[in-house]
Formats: sequence, C-alpha cells, structure tokens
Amino acid sequence: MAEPTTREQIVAAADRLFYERGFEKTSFADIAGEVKISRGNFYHHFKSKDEILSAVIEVRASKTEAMLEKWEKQRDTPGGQLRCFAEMLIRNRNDIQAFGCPVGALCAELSKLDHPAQADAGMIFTLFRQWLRQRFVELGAVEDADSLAMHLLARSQGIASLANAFRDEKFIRHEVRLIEAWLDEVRSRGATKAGTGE
Amino acid sequence: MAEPTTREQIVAAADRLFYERGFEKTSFADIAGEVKISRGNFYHHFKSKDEILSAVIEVRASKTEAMLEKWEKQRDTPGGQLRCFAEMLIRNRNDIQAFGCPVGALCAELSKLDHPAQADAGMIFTLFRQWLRQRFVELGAVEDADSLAMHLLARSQGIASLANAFRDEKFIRHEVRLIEAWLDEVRSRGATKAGTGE
DNA sequence: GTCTATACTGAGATAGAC
DNA sequence: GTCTATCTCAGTATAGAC
Repeated sequence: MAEPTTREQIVAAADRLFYERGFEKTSFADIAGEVKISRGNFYHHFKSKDEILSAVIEVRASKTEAMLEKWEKQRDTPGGQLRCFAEMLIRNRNDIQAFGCPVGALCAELSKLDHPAQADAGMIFTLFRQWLRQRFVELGAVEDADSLAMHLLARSQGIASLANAFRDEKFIRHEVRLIEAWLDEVRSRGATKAGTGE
Repeated sequence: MAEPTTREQIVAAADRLFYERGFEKTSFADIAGEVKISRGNFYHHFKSKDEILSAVIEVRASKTEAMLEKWEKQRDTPGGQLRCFAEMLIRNRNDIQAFGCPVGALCAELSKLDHPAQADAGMIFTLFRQWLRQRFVELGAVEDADSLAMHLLARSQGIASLANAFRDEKFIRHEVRLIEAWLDEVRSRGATKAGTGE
C-alpha cells in the first residue's frame, strides 16, 4: 500500500470536495481535475455520482470508527474520552469555520435532495451517538445516556453552525469549555437523572 | 394591500422553495411554475437569481424583526420573551424536521458557494443574536449577555440539525425543556457570571 | 485485459432576444 | 409570452496505452 490506487484517490478527492463545496456543487470534472485523470476515465471506477457518494460515506464511516477507537485507547476514563469528542471542535476549528461540520452538512444536503443515501449518511451520526451513549453509561448516567449523547451531539452541531456563520474561533473555544464544565457536572452527579431536566 | 403583487408572489414562492429545496436546487422554472407566470415576465421583476435571493433575504429579515417585536409585546419579562424563542423550535417542529432551520441552512449553503450574499444572510443570525443579548442584559447577565445569546443560538441550531437528521420530535421537546431549565438557572443567578463556565 | 483518454449525446439550467 | 442561444453537467461509446 505504498501509493494510493486511482480509486482511492478519486474517493479522497471527492470526500474533500463534497465537504468544501457540497455534494451537488461538485461535478465529475472537479473531481477529475483534482485527481488529474480524464473525466471519462473514472466511469471505469464509478458508474454514477451516487456510487462515488456511497464510497465517500463508507470511507467516512470507517474513519469515524477508527477515530472513536483511538479516543478509547488515548484516554482511560469515559470522562476523558468524552473530552476527546469535545476537543475535536478545537482541533478542526479552521475547517469548521470555513465549511461547517462534514457530517451535519452532508446530512442536511441529502435531506433537502431527498437523496436515497441520506440514511447512510445519518449512520455516521448514529456511530457518534452510540459511542457517546456508551461513555455516558460508563459515567454512571445509565438511564439518561442516550439523551445526554444526543444533547452533546446537538451542542457540537450548533457550535459548528454558528462558528461557520460568524467565523469565530473564540466562540468555539468558549463553548468547548462550557461542554467540559457540563461533562464534569454530569460526572459528579453520577447515576442520578440530574442534568437532563427531568 | 388586498392582494399581493406579482413581485411579492415571486419572493414568497422563492422563499419557500429556497427553504424546502435549497437555493441552488431551485430554478427559475420552479419559481415561475409556482407563481404561474411566464419566465419572460420574470425578467421584468428580477434580472438574475441573485436578485431574487437578495429580495428573499430582505423579506426574511423583515419578518424576523416583526417576530421579535411581537415576542416583546406578547410577554412582559425577558425570561418569558426568551421562552418565545425556545418555543419557536416546537412551533416549527414539522418544518424543522423536514428541512432544518431556514437561517442556518441558507447561511451554510451560501458559505459553501462562497456567495456574495452570505454576509446578508448572516445578518439574520445577528438580528437574533442582538435581540437575545438584550434579553439577557435585562435578565441581569450584563457582561455575559453576548456569550449567552450565542450559546442559546447555538443550542437551537444544534437541535434543528439533529431533529432534521433523526426526524425526532421528542428530541426537540426534550431539548426545549432543557433550554427552559437553563434559562431559569441563568435568571436565578442574575448578574453573576455563573452559567457560562467562566 | 486493465486502465485511461477523447468525443459525443441529451437533459436542464440561466440568460436574453423578439 | 414564446422561442432560442449557450453553458454545464451526467452519462456513454469507443478506441488507444501499458
């Protein structure tokens, strides 16, 4: 696996372009131009644009799973692992300010297009949701775990949305601090239902 | 002002279609079809798609200002007025699940297109931001008011994003309850800096 | 035979002439 | 208000290069 195959290059280029410009706005010519192959050529690799989209979603899902596993290895407490998630917003702050969240943006676009792949794109959200839920279970919030996971996911989406609209890095850092304080609060409350308002 | 002018009809149709399908995905023919006028007649009112976009953004800004004023009249406490904002998510739950937040979606799309009107679209966020900030000032959180406004705006964006991805009405209702509990907390803390993590 | 490149078709869009 | 020019794009057919 010294150098990537043409197929891998196409998927990588499409992945980035779909993020930067959006799925609809990215043409075959754009991708071909990036990979430096002729436009007709990659009909050998992909029969349609939807096939490229499927491949991109698959790759994103794999990368997401790998990232979640890495976080589990990097920190040995559920609280620390949840912080990895929150800090992702800071690590990716430049891309987020320029292009928003890749998962949220793709889901929103496919939803408006009523595209058949919207369920597949939504699965990436579900990967995060289930992983977060498991961390909250380990943190002791067994009954609320799913609500807490959705809450944290929503907070991160909101931050990405406004950071993109206002191009405000300070806002990202401030909100991540708020999330970390909230996580401390959830942890300290342990298995009680507090923190979810119920 | 018994019946709307052709121009107003065009803008109203474009407004809805931009929300439901997105700006790029909406063609002149789509709008003309809705208004039932010929495409030629169209050019009498708008020379380009960007002109329609400007008109739509202007109308949305006006409607937003009117809505904010209405909330100020409906409730006589800043806490009650802030609840109007949060409850907007429940009032518009069906549209939000189907199409997301109109403000956030347009800003995100124009950002990806690097469209000249993205600053104008962002102004609608700013309208909300400034209005929310003023409510928090009146609530006693003078120094934090802008951070609190951004925080609330972000929460609402995140809720819209996930409600759209998961088509989950219960989630919306639960998160709005969390916001209301958070607002009570902010109010009870009054002018202190608590609640923002600083 | 796998990969790549060129040329072409048809659909649908903006834009504008008449 | 019809009709047309032009452009971009997805998709195809087919032939050449390694």
